Amino acid sequence: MVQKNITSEDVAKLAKVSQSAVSRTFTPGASVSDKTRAKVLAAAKTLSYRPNAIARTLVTQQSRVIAVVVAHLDNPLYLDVLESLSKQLQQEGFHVLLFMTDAGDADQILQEMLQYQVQGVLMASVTLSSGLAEECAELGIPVVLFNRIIPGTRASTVSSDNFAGGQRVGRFLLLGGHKRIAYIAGQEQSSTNRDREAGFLSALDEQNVECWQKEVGNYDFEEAGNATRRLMSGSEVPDAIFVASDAMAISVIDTLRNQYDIKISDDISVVGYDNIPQAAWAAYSLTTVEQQFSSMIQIAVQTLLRQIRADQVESESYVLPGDLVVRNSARIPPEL
Amino acid sequence: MVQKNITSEDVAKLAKVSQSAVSRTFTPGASVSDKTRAKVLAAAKTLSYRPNAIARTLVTQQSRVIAVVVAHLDNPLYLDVLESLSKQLQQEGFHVLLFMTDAGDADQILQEMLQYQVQGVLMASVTLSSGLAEECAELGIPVVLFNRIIPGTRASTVSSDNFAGGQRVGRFLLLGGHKRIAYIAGQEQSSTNRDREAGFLSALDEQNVECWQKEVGNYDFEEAGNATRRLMSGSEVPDAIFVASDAMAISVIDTLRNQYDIKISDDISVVGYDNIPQAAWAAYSLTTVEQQFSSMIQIAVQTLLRQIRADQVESESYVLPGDLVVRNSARIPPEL
DNA sequence: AGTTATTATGCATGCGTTTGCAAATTAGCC
DNA sequence: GGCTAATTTGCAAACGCATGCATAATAACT
Repeated sequence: MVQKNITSEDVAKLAKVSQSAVSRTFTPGASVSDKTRAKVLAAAKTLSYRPNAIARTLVTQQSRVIAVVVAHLDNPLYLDVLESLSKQLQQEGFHVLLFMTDAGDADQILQEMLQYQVQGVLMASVTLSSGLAEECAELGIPVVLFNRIIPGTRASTVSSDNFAGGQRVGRFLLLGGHKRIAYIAGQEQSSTNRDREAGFLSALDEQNVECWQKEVGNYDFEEAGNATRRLMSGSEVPDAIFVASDAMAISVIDTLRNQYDIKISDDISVVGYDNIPQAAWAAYSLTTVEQQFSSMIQIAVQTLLRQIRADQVESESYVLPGDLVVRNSARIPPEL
Repeated sequence: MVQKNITSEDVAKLAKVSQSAVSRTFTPGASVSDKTRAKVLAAAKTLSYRPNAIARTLVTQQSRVIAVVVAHLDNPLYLDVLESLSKQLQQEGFHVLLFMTDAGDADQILQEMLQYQVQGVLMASVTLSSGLAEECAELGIPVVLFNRIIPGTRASTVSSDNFAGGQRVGRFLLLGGHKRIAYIAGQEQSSTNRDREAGFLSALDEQNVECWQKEVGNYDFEEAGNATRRLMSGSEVPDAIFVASDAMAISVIDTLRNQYDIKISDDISVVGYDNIPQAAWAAYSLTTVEQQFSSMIQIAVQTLLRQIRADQVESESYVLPGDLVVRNSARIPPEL
């Protein structure tokens, strides 16, 4: 019932040429006369022949496939990241083998990807063991990490300057005259969170201010609400909260408004991180730090493709600044 | 500099066995003695050998790859869809080749996928020509569509009952006593929009009510705001708006509140569609229709895998009901 | 120990391409 | 037309693996 695969041989037979001729017509830049090319294309059309990319990969050693690994939990913007990524790669004739994970079990996943002879790896919010990173380098497979770092390997990194971003928020809140500045963390072990927190604390430290209270929200909507309630449970409450992601910040604002009848920015200032689309929604008007995702993606793709084409992997590192987007969820310092 | 690929032959040589023995140790269920298997595994480990899935595919004709095509524009929930999809397929030993597109140029993309010998195709919010759908069937490649239908082919479909959903919204708004009910459409040519609209209109028709005004928002945040302004530009304004997606509905609410000082549900009722996470946010509390995405995905994956395993493609069709989630963005009929 | 039934192993072929090489064709030139 | 140079073409050998078949080794019984 299912038709047998039609191969270049079949086309060759119909077109009365050699199999090589068929192969050459489908290989850009190969040497074929217009006459035979026409014959081949005609035959291919009537048989609805499609070259077998698997067989081609086997001989050329070029799968034209890039593995992409993303952990969802971190950021709702990753759909846009994926979209931009896949479109750019498609444009360059590459394809995306997608893996999603929520844990750090990236190593096992990577083993699977490598079996498919991927030519490059792009990981967003996922880390892999430095051993495997180095193994990829040995194999000539470039690895680019999005917002993560693997020190001591040839894996490349594209990230936003989370430290500077956190610092900027800290200074902004201090300038706004806040006295009890709290922090709601994302996943504590993630490098994004660590850097944002470190930058934030360093800014406070410049003015000899201490973080008033810290809670953990794990980049989760629900948990951020719980963290907020913990912040509000004492006799004193914060007058500003830096939240490690916009998604959590929105949860914080909802909680403050509905359960504590707080006026955002009048009573308590809230600053987020990421500048997701919802941050601009009128109901939130969230002051936040913008990550230049689209630039980051472009750089990531370019880096990957450059290394693939040059056939040499090396550690490149790009850190993009994150601008503070000032809206109305946090008191605006008078001097601005 | 780059090490040569290590093959089963290399492992065989080191383990002092035949290449077949190596192949068999990595083929579940093949006949190998424990002794040789141990030798092979040891050798494989020291060489850090990984079977070449490409070569395997070439001979077994089983790529264990599923192509997934999604159009982003339709729904922000597709990140969850992708996640669930990829995890389920991974669990079954399949992998996802991802393609993202925004247009209906799925046909060309499909050509590329087929070159990679994918064993199944899953499309979300994308249609492909019935000709190609039939060609896939000829090739023994099952195609499952998510929220789309290709009539007259062997492509399968998993969708939510958009007609019934729209109908439910229409009845709900009528029961609420609304007199001027407007509709903001998604992409007019999309089957989701068509069905939602048709169901909605049929409900109004039951009571001999006509849709007060219709505007098009193309599933876009910005355009939905514009559509809202058009609805509000006349001497009379609507007292209820059915919006074809939650993302647009949120834009509508923002616009009504900030530009027209409308009290949602007191002055104008708004009902959305999808039940995205933000719909539950306190600031919106959006009444909407829930699509059972997780069930839909599960069914889609099961359908695909079943057909692949049975090695026969046929047209299956699953329509899941969508429940109305009543929140506070629309007046609640007294009798409820 | 001898015989048969069972399990392991190796050999060799094929999967559908690309590509170096040599032969054959065509074009270019006097 | 004759000769050389350039272009086309076909042949055949990989690419790395799975697998049918024949043979070898082992196990199971008398």
